[in-house]
Amino acid sequence: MERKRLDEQIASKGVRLTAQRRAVIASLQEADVHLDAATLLERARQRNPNIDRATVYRTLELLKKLGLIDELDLMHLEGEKHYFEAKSVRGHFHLACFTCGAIVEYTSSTFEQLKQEITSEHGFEIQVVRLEVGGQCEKCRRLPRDSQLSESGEHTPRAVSQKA
Amino acid sequence: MERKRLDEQIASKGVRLTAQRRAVIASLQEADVHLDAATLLERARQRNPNIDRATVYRTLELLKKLGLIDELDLMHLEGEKHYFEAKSVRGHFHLACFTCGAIVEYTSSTFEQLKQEITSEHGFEIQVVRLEVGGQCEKCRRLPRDSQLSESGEHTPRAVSQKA
DNA sequence: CTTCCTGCAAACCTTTTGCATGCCT
DNA sequence: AGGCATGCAAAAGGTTTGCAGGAAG
Repeated sequence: MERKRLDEQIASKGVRLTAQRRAVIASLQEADVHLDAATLLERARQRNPNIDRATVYRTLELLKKLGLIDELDLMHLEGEKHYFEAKSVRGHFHLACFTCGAIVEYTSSTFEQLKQEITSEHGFEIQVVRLEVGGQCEKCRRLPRDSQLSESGEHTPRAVSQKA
Repeated sequence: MERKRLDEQIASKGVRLTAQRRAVIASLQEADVHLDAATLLERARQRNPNIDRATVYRTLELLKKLGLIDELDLMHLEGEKHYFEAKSVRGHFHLACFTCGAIVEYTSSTFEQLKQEITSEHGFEIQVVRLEVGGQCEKCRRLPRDSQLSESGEHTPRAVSQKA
């Protein structure tokens, strides 16, 4: 999923950043997956070891205020923490598999159409959309129960019970 | 939005309930708006004064496990708490106005179509869908900034800043 | 000189859990 | 007896805030 360059976007708004915030933002930008605040802190510290939790949260707050990132729950698959990603050029949403923990990104013109409808038929000005789907992915549906879990380390099926 | 009768659904599953749980469930069922756990506790206590927080959470957990309620974030308009509602017969989602705090329920055949697509094109078995839209409602868009806030007590615009 | 940023620690809020007790079958 | 439900209090987990010191304009 192609995402917007955060640093450029910020620069174009005339906002100046400190070294710490740049480290946080760069870590977020280059992440291949959706990061939660704790992981983001960890990665930012690889660039700038004395960054504090608070700075991460304050930077995320700034990015939210500028409308440059999305905040996700990912169906609370692993608790109440939030995940962040740079806004993508095209809208997309996430399918979360309760069995294997996989998160799949999904784009659909029907989704775009739905947003269109909300705007035009309801007069609602959309600023943020969060669509998250939980269930069982194709792979897990076809396989005997639990055979997914040990196959790959990239997914962490923390909670099989649905939280929403 | 027409919602399923929780007590009937539960009975039909052969689950027996205690008086406390019935009080919680009845309070949830009759609520006109989406309740968070604290408010639900408050209302349940009007029926049965010595109900504890833990009982409310444990009852909600049961209802989730039975697939009878939906858990919402409502765009974190008022913090991290969750809101609950009996599942409705037809799928619906919520438009949250960051300005006046109004929550509008929305149904759309395009939404149904989108779910259809996810299932058929992606082989994903949907168990839970959460679609939440944040922005500015028609009324607020037309009015000068902030003139909504004092007009009505039914909406509580705790956070104008978007959290997602 | 003023403003904003920072780390640190403490506070906050919602949700979860351990435990001893009690109810119901 | 056995199993589940309950209240209470404490813990957990993520996020926010007060504060004093610093850097930058």
